[in-house]
Amino acid sequence: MDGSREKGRGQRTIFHILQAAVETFSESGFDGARMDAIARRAGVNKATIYYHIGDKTALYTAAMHRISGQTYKIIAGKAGELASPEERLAMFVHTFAETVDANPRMGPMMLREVAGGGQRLPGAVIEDIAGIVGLLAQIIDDGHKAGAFRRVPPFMLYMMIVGSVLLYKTSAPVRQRVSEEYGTLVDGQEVVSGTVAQEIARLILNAVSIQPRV
Amino acid sequence: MDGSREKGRGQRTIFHILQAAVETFSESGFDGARMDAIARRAGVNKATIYYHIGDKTALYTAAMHRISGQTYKIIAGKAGELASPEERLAMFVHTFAETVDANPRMGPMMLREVAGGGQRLPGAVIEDIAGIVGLLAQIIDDGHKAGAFRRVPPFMLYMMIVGSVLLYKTSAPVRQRVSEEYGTLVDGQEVVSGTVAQEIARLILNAVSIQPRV
Amino acid sequence: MDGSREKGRGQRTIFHILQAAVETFSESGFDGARMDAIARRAGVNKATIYYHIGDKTALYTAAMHRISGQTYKIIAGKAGELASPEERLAMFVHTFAETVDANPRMGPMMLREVAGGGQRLPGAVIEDIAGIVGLLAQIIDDGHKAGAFRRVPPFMLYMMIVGSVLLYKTSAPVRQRVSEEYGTLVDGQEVVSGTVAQEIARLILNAVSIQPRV
Amino acid sequence: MDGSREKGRGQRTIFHILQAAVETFSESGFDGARMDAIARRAGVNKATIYYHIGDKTALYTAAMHRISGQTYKIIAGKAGELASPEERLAMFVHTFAETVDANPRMGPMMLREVAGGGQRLPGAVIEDIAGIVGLLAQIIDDGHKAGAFRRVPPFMLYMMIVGSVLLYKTSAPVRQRVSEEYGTLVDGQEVVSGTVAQEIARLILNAVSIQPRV
DNA sequence: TATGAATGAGATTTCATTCAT
DNA sequence: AATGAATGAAATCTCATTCAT
Repeated sequence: MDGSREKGRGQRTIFHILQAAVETFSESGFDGARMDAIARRAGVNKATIYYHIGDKTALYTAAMHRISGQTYKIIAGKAGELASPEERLAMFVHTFAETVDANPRMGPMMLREVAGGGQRLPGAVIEDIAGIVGLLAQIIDDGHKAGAFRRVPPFMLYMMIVGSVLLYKTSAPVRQRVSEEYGTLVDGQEVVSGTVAQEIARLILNAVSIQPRV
Repeated sequence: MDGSREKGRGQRTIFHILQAAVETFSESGFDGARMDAIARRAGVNKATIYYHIGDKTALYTAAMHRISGQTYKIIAGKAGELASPEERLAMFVHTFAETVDANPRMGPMMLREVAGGGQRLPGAVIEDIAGIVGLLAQIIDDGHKAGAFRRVPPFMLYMMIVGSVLLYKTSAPVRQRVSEEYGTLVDGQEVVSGTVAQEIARLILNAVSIQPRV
Repeated sequence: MDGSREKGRGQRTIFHILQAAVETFSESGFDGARMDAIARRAGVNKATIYYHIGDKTALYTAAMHRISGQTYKIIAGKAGELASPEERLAMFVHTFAETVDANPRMGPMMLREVAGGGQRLPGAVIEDIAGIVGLLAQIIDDGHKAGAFRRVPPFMLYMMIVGSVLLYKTSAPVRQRVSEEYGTLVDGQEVVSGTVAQEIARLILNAVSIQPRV
Repeated sequence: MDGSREKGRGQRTIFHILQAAVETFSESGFDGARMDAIARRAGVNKATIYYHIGDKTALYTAAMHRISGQTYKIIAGKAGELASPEERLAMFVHTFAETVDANPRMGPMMLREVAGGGQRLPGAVIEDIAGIVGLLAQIIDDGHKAGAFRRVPPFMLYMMIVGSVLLYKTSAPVRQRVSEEYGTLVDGQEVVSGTVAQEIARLILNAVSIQPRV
């Protein structure tokens, strides 16, 4: 009727749907997620999802891309700011950890994708990942040329960083259950939330450096 | 009458079912796995699964436990053999990597569990994991007392090892797709399968050591 | 836009489903009834039942309540019309018999519920029954105060009425089979349908009265 | 092995099976009963039922007949003992009530059969019922000739008796739930267990008699 | 006489998707 | 742009029955 104020109604609906999709897929995986649940979470009718976005696969693709795209943009944005490879590597870990912090849905989605052999990874997401690994490869390469870093396969290092960060962040509930069984032995000096990134960055730097800073 | 040949008919059936379950859950996750597919793979009627084991959840539990139990036994079996903490830590990584090699189903199952917050992890599996982390904690502790290792939260180190190994092994298909996009830059010196464990062990030792051996 | 003709599409569907459910549960009992059969009878897809009503138990509850509610309303509607307790008691029996006539599904459903100890009786149905027994108790009480009726436990009387009516109406097929074995002896003067209610009302009045009218 | 002491092993097994069948069918009806449950209750393997008795229908037939046969024998046994029709009618009600007391499984089974139109009633059971109704018809007939009873359709009277007794005995749980809703009004003078038969006998005699004894 | 194991057929329930409005 | 209603296909689970021993 009026229309003028309804200008971006569709856009807002799509936004809500994608948000709900990211949350639901992250919690339950592709097969575990129910279109019903996503619709309810988004506050729209199920048919609306099909109207705006398409079937379940299309929705999944859109949700994944939203996340990987955000991550790539953030990391790439901070990449060029610093000079020394050491600083850039540490920054890489920190930024990645912050991204995961800001987007807690990312971890589970990525882990599931890896577990599934990436069958469902859409091309756009692959490009984002390739971009991120490329940044890391550049850092390592520069560090090697400067005599600071050993030659380390960048993808392996990426997996080490991603694995450490994602698993540590995501595994909080598991860790809690394990602690209940083994008590202090396991987590004698519980890592304080917030310094996790520092701890991991230190380990990674140590792992890679020729003359570690201890 | 004699029965000797029929001694373990049921046992053998159960074995086949669990095997099929491990494979299928590993490939498709809990929600993606179909009881039908598991039954076909095991060469039994669907109802036979329910007769011997129970519903889907019970089957999942049994399958998970079979894997985590095997892993724990293998790692614990090799734990006490060596003296120096460095050697024991390297051995830990190697053994873990070998286990993953021998049991390619383990990675995906664990990653999915972590992604799901371990909701479905049965207590028995938690115990196995706690056992493994306990072994690692002991190694770190000994190393620290001997002045060789820094104090590192054992669970974080465990996640770093597991993340590196699992992700690297599991992500082969993803890596391949990434390589196709970005070429040599990403994986200039492709890690030869088999030395992956060595590479990771070196990185981990470096990361942890006060005086790294380079 | 107009919607007037579609106003009650869902309502009409629900009506058909409940109708089919009443018939099927009445014929076959809860366990004997098939959701498939109910759906076919209602002319809808099985999933539509789940969409509108819920699972088998919910459907059973809804079907039971529809019947007990109707019965209560009819009997309560006629309760206050007459003055003398005798007339009211006779009317009670007649009305009940008419209800059973009009609703031939009621008998079997109630008998099965009683046979099952009422395990599945939903609270709403219990309330309807309690309402009916309450009306009867009032009649007996009034009759007793007027010196016309003996003190009779109302629930027992209710069971006598219900038992007579339901069993007699419902047992037609059994009776037929019995007659074929024993011939005229058993049902020498076969009760003409339609006067059954009168006959039962007379018996009940006789049973309760201090000065029976013969 | 020995065999001599094992003489009646099969008989005892059959006995247990039938017992379990009667209980289970009575509680759950034909469709609700599970062969599994019956076997467990009887303490035998499911296949043993098939070996000794046959399929579910055969088992049901055997269980029903066991009950109806017992009832007929008891009632017939006491039928000829007394002279006056009034005494014989009262005795009929008492004996029937006692039988139901002694065999609490009978009520539900009969009610369900009636509800189901007797589809599953085996011929042998029909004969037992016909025999019982025949006895009652004889009593009424004698009473009528003696000027004591009105002419009452015997099958209707049978239904009244059966209905009253069965429903009242069987409906205990339902009654309890109703009482909880309506309190004292409904069951102000709760019929003391044990005098139920007396109360019903009195009502029935009253109903049938020309000169009731009050 | 009795049983553990196995199964085919079928029951209930779920879910992604479409249709009419 | 959005939805309530409906559904086909398929998934999980059950159960009476049989077979080999």
